[in-house]
Amino acid sequence: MNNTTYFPDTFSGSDLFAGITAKKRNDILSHGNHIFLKSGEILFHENDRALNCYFILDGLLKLSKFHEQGKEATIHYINPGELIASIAVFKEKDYPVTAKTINDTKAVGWNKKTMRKLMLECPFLTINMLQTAVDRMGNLQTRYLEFHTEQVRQRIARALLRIMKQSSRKTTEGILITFKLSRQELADYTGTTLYTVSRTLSIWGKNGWVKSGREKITITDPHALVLFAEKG
Amino acid sequence: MNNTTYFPDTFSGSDLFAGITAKKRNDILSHGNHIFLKSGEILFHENDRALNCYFILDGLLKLSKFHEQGKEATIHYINPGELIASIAVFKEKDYPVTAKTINDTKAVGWNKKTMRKLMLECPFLTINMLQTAVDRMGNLQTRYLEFHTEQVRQRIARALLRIMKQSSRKTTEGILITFKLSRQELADYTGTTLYTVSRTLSIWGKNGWVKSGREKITITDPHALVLFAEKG
DNA sequence: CCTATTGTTTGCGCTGAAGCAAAGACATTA
DNA sequence: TAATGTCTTTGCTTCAGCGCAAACAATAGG
Repeated sequence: MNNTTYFPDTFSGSDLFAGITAKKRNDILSHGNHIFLKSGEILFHENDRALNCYFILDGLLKLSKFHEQGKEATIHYINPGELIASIAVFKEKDYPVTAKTINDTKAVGWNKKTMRKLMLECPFLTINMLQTAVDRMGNLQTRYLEFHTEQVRQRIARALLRIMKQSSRKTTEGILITFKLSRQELADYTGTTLYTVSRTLSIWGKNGWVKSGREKITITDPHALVLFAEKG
Repeated sequence: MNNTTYFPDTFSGSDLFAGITAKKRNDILSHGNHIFLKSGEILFHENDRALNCYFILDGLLKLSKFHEQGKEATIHYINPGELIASIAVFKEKDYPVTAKTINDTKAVGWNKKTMRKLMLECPFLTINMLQTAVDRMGNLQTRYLEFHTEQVRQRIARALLRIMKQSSRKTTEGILITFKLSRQELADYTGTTLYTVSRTLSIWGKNGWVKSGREKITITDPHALVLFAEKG
């Protein structure tokens, strides 16, 4: 396994194994349990006792929080190469979010005791975990500000661009988002409703900015979208 | 200095010096620079290169982000006993927020090199920094969800209760928030406008839930507020 | 004590976005 | 290929909250 296997383009931009030798890295990985999940399965539930943290080897998952009335807010999409649920290394904590796979996913999980032992043996591991947390916090802070300030359509534009950066592929038509993304999912990510997302994509379709079908979005004019995201 | 000096009731509930001997703690503190700021001063600006992280000994400060149009979103209020800007230990990063004092404040600052050295010497320091980051992330995630889901008044109720937990004092009238908190500040914290905050407090005043004056809020019926925060 | 400054209240009108409903498009399975 | 279920679109209605404006209140400074 080379490094690119672990680490494609991600939000956090941080590398769990930075500054750690290949030998030590393999040692760390060998102390965990390998897990395979089908698309749509739950890795852990919000409010369950946090027993394990996980490193994503392959696939894609979504971290989200639910409100009583059932409304969902997507906190992050997680790519291969990222660690999640580092909260599990602390005492008596619950997962603050639910982790659900969007694609078939391979991961490595460590329990609290093992992970703490590894962290004490390997200071860089802890430092890298801190970096991931700090980076992800920065991302959420930015989106939090946008939520305070910007209109729905602007936030949808930003969301599309972020998701594009994370998981997309060039096609003849434009830039295709490489996972199933429904209007509802996009609404949960941007804090709006599926109706508003639908109307927005409809208009942007007419503008030639995007081309969207059932659970599928292609960005045909990224530049226009960037402009709109920044100026409203 | 005993521990209570560092650590009154805070959001994060985490202790930077947990598991660290008093001797080592003093050693860590002695490697930093002591700083004194008057109320209203800026400790660091958003987007400036992050050179130092800080531990707050005394006072109160506000972390916030600004939008181009000048709109401000308050990310966190920070109490004594908390570490901020741990991002400074990483390479080539900028502060993601602005830190402004709300009261006269004493802090200890460490530069990148010093802090990294201390972190490598003392694994628990890094672990505790991670805990702070994780806890603060949880707080922001919760508020992010609330923002997606709840109405303005409900969010204002939650904000008041959170701030009450953090910085308040019992008086004959009720629970007084112990720092200057204007309608505008509360609006920045909850993502609304000073008009809406004013109207809301006005109604709650008539209900007998709060009693508010210029930059001063007393919660006279916390129970009613909790009920409202949870049910809307 | 007066004045300037800064913060607060409240009436009024406007609008962005929610939410329902109903029809249409697409995908999956038998 | 028909049937079923899921996702999407769009018209219509409603309203929470914004933002202006103007009056009012409290504080600080001379």
